[in-house]
Amino acid sequence: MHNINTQHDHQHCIDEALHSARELCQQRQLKFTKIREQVLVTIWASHKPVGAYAILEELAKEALRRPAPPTVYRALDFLLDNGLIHRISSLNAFVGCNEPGHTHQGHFLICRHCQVAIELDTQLIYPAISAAAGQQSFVVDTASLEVVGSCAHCVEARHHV
Amino acid sequence: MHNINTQHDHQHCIDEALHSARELCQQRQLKFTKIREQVLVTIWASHKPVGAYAILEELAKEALRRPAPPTVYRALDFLLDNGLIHRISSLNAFVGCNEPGHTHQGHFLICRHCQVAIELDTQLIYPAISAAAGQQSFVVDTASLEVVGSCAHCVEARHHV
DNA sequence: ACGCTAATGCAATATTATAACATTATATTC
DNA sequence: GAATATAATGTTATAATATTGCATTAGCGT
Repeated sequence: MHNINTQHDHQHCIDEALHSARELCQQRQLKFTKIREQVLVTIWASHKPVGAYAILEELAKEALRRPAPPTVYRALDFLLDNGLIHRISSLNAFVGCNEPGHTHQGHFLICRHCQVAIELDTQLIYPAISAAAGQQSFVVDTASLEVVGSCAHCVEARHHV
Repeated sequence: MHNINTQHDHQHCIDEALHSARELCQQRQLKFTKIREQVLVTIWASHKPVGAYAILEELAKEALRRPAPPTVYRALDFLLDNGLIHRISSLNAFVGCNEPGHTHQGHFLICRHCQVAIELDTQLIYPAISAAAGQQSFVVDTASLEVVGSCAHCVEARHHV
């Protein structure tokens, strides 16, 4: 995975996310409507989790009439249901999914300084989760991990303060 | 760890939680006030995460005048700060901590059927988290894991439906 | 065009959480 | 014990997040 904090071609992230979304919707015979696209693009504007009402503000800029909250929440539900975004519940915010379609798993490192959320490869943590659940005969549906701390970039920057 | 779903002496859980809390507060020269105790007891009434407003309802029963939300939230903040409870952010709810004082880590298996939250020994998962964070040179402050699924008890029960 | 379904619009409201300031209780010092 | 400082709680209002219920519109197959 590339390091989000260093320079990267973010337009590429956005393009890829849009492409994946369109492809996934076509495969599943779902409609990638304008609102859903706008919401996804807004979320992918950065690697920082975005709140529903912040998304609403963005939609308001582009629409003639200001949309109501359900408009945003319905689009978010659609994107969540199809594994195109993740909800970071400790922040009440949403962030793009790196591997769309693989719903119900989201493991993130969240920087408390720059707010960037780095998605981890599920395989790094899931075996441990699965083993721990297995010990309790617990059947896992979804597992979300939210690690808060300082990303490499911000740690480095703070050394030079 | 005992299995919460089977019969267990829950009064023992409550007593132990209260005892630990008093001890910890004494050690740290903190005040374990009546409100804080009431909130902790309400949370420990079960192993199910409880919402702030549900706690408020409980306090209302015992008080002459109905307390306002900040009363509850301040007590919750105190208990969180001192590692006596955990916040389950995916549920906006609070649950007792098995090992008070070790703040900032909460790894839970949450049953979608009976709502019981089983706290995992941090050592089961933390090494994997630490390794994954290390790969990204990310410095971890807190790590919360919320696994949703079916506990052994409910899986068993459902086989007999 | 007709009827069906999914998507969106819209108004109201529910739920969760905090800000700001007043008051009371507790502890400490003199 | 009175004076003072600090922490805790009371109180009012409001912010922030999310949902319900119903009306309307858009797209699709016939």
